[in-house]
Amino acid sequence: MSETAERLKRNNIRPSYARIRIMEYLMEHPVHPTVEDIYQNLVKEIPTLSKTTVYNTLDLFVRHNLARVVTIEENETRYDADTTNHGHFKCETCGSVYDFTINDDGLETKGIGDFAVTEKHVYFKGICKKCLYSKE
Amino acid sequence: MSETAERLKRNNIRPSYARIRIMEYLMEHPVHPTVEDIYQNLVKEIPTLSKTTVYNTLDLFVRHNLARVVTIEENETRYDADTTNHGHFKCETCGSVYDFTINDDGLETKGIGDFAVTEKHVYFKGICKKCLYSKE
DNA sequence: GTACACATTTATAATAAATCCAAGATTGGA
DNA sequence: TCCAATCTTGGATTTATTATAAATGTGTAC
Repeated sequence: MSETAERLKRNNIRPSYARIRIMEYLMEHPVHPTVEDIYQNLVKEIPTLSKTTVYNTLDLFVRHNLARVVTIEENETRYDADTTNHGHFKCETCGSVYDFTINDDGLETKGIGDFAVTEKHVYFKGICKKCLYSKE
Repeated sequence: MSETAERLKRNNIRPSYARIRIMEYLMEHPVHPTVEDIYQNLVKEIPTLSKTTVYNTLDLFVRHNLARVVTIEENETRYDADTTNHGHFKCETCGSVYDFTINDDGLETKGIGDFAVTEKHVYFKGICKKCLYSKE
């Protein structure tokens, strides 16, 4: 059994072929793909794949903490197999989304003192190095 | 001329009635309303208002830095007239979105050293005080 | 191995947000 | 007042997501 299959099993997810391939796709393409991206690429090798399955499977992964939703002011939901706490940077010129590591120990927050925080999301926008140097 | 109208003018936006009322609504309702919220409430007093106008106007405000898009893993875009740097906390129990002040001086970021950052967004999810104490 | 119960996947249709577009209304300046 | 530019409108489209019900696949007891 593949490593991915084992991993799904350990997380109480039956390792169907679609689920294995979707998880592998997520891990092999850490560019925060959309449902459409995943569907278009996997349907080539799984012609019967339906988009609903991609939606269901990604929701399942998120519920089991094997993936995260990445939202950066876009109407299309993106997914990320990296569930550790990290930030995202979106280049407004080329559209790429980069990961960056964050250490939020020093982040002061006032106003939500007694709130129970379960998820922290940080995203920046701007222009990436590549686009900065290739400007005109 | 109203204060809001002056403000729009200063930002090179022609202060039409729709624009003034949308900006006022945003400022009077700092709960990060959606386009639907704004439209449903303003159409009562401006019966001819169209949703497209709300979309156009909000886009205009964002481009002129008079409003910001707030995205917290929802399919509906929310808007905020507060353009200063602050965080958002979404309670997963009651759905409310709270503002909180952040001081990101202490936020370490590795991996985007030479990137030009124009916007920083921080949002947390969890359970707010009110819901925590009213639990069962 | 077969049969059965249950889980998964599929296709289609429904819903809802956002965008497009062309026509009509409004505005500011000559 | 008139004109040109800008703004607004309403309806039609596009696109993402969800719901539903039928079909298919899978694991287990026999």
